[in-house]
Amino acid sequence: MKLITRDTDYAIRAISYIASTKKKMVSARDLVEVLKIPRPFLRKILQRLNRAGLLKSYKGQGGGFALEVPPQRISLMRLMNVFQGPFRLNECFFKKKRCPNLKRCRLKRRIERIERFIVKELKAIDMGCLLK
Amino acid sequence: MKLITRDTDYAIRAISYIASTKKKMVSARDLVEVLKIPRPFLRKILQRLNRAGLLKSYKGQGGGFALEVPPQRISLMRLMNVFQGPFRLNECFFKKKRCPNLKRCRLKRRIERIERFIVKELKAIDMGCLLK
DNA sequence: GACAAATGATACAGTTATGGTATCATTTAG
DNA sequence: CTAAATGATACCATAACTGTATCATTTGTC
Repeated sequence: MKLITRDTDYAIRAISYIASTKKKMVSARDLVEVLKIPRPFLRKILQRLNRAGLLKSYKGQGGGFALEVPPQRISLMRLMNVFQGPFRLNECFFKKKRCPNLKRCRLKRRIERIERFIVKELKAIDMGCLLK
Repeated sequence: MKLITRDTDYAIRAISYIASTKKKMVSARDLVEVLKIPRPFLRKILQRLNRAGLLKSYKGQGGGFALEVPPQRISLMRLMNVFQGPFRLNECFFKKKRCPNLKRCRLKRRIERIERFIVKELKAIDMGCLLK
């Protein structure tokens, strides 16, 4: 089981690099060099980050990407939402209108407790604190 | 993201039923009736539970399955290990010999913290406590 | 012993998510 | 005008999940 998928992982690396560099903007080409990530895949990720409002893109020669939001305001939870959708541990079996039996509700409560902890932790991790 | 896959879920239901019934043993046929689970899939699950030493099987007419271990000693963690393998949140990107950069180690530590919490919780949930 | 009812073993198949590729259009600096 | 960048989109390969199907083996009952 993976908490973080590869695209989220790559996004973390890309944002970390963009946040830490002195350059005004960074092109996909630069990022491929530095991060050793397959180029077309990285491009797709950057585009998603742009659409999500976390990066700002500049087209044309000399273009690239820059942060649209300070790294402190980009939590891991937020990134995961972009690439992995809303976080729910128990969506498949427990979200039905009624539990098939009572025991499972007990289970549901305990899983919700785990979920709350994870979400709290993920919100507390931001791209700023990963840089230090 | 799913914490619990469907076969683990079905296993929970099956064990709960077997633990709560008065019968000495329960056949796959009975369980299909009660739990409304596809028969061949359930059979496969029961066989795995047997191989894992959690159920004991009896072949031949009148045969079926009984608990091999008291329900209090079957934790959710243990069931998940049977059907979903060892639990590791960070296996893909962090288990490499060296982190590609230091920031990620920071991330790794925080994810390990989450993982420890989850494992502790999953071990604390057992089939006995779900029955009450 | 024959038969029916049960499990054991195993191979196959459909669906979805993940992790990419490939292509073409559009924008822009020089 | 051209080269270098992003935007949009369609496609593809693999693995995991969720089953299905089949045949062999065991065992209680007649």
